[in-house]
Amino acid sequence: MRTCRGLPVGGTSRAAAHLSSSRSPVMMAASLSHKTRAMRLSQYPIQTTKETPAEAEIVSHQLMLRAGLIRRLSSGLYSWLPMGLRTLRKAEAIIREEMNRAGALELLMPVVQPAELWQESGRWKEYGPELLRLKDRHQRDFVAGPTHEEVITDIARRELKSYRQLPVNFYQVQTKFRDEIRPRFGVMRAREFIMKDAYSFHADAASLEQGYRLMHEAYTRIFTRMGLQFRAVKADSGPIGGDVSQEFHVLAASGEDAIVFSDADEYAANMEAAAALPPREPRPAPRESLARIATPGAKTIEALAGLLKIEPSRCLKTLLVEGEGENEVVALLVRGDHELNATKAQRLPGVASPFRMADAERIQRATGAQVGYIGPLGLKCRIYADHAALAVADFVCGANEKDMHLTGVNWDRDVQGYVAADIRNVVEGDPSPSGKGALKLARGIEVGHIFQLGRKYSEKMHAAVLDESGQEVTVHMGCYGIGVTRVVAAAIEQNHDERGILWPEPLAPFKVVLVALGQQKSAEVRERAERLYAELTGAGIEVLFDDRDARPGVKFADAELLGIPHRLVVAERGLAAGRLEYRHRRDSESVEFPVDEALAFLKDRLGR
RNA sequence: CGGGGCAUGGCGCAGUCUGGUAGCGCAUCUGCUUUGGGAGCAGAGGGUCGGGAGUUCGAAUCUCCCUGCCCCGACCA
Repeated sequence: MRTCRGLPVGGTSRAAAHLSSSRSPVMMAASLSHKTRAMRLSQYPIQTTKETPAEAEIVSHQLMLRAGLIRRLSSGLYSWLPMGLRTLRKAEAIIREEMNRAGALELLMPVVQPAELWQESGRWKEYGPELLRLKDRHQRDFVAGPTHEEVITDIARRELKSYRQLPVNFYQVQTKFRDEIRPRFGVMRAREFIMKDAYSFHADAASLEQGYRLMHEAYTRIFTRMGLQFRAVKADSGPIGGDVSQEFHVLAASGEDAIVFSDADEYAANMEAAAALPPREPRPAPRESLARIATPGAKTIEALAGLLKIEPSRCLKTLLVEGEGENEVVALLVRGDHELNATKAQRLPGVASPFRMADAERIQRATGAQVGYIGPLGLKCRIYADHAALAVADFVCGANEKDMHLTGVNWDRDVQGYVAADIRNVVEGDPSPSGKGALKLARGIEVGHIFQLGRKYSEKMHAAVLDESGQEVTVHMGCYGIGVTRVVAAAIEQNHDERGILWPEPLAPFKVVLVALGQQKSAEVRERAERLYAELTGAGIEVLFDDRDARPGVKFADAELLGIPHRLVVAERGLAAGRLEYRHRRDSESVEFPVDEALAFLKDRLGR
């Protein structure tokens, strides 16, 4: 008996058998809880709220708090209450099934990792304050893992010796910690979160590509099964050339990321990676002559265009960024109505990495002017001009003197020594880089990212196997992440109405909510509801039984807030006519059907 | 990191300017009534007013320090 807490299997099942003879609903619920198939709301201690907590900004965060799925412990740290955890587990289960189906092997790595591994990979220095560093009692350095490339590569170099063991894909579902500058939106951008991360190892690049494609397919199945509208988009490949990377975005207006896609084919990319094609039409011939004009106070394109009564697209913005050398700057020119794309700019020769705008002092030194009046004429630094900017004739730009601009400026005639480059964000309507159709913009929530890492970590950490000829070859790696906690929030962001959550059925904490109305008064309602609860539960259906002594309005409102897909109502009114009432969460009308057909009726509707 | 704001019962807030010993709604508990869309009445419990120091006869309120949280910004020319 003294070990009863350590006997989860034998202990509980015997207890359950004993308890099942009891009539106590508490004990019933307890005996069922380890199967998590059913739950009585009268035994569920968490409450929903009518009022929206002040801290929540976006819909998913508000609804998750109101429905009692999560509670905030501290900035960026959340507890998952039972109802929320059920959904989280649903998401995990789907991910596990599809990862396993794709041949990946689950393992589990520590959250806390020794600093040595991170020093070895170089990321101890590269990673900024986002990396939470810890010391143990011996003053040894550790990190709270924001990701697990180092640990998995360490495992790989110890366990993998032969090409015959490849390819292999290890994955885990594990808590990560990233000390975000600004956690927000609840679990959408939390500091601690759950991620499924997978890492594949290959003998050569061709095998890596194949493994990558396999993961692409698995991710597509995962998000499809979750009932989400999503898109895989090309992502920025970063400073490591040749590597391939794609992000999976759940489409939602509140998404933090801009994604673009062609309206005519499969092309899709995030804003950083979307290429802007050079305009087809050649630049018109110069018609105006160069002139200096006074433009007092016109420090912005908007003000300048307004003052001169011209389109912003006739003005060119000159942006100064820090160069690689000491005190060097680089000038970047984009059309007045376009935005600079920092990711693209950072890749240009001569531009400092990480990318930084030049400060006022450097600008003064390089141009003799201040922000708002900078132009390319007479600059003694590298000049990059965006393709679209190069297509403008007779443009307006800063004169490198306060309150002065130049008009009638023309490339080659007035400005030389520039290099053409793609350095702007695409805009809606730009031609697709795929050559087909025009680009459209949308907002997305990044829930997955797949990446062909190549040999970045395996080289530094010496993960190698022997090939057929006995030669040592450095392994190729891929890595593949899914933000599990974020997926749950994203699902709500995409599926809700003014009354609450509209769970896609595969993620719903329960499939069916059984609402008993007036059971305190009516023995018939009470008995019928109990029988239905037992019948549906026995048939393996996940049922949330609202057996509370509450008014109908309260029960309906909670059922809708919680977003349970199927609602069954047992009430005196219907029973008198031998009928039950059914409504799907997405329907606006209820339908009635004979009492005895409940199971068949529901089975027909489940999973539709 | 810079700027702004907030901190009063579980949640949402008022009270702070003008100092006098804490209040409203929701939630919770009890009783009665009510029961198809977040009930009504009557009663009850619950707050070191974020923490510390100070000013004062007296501080939620004024002053200073600290802490926590929220929002905005960090691609602007």
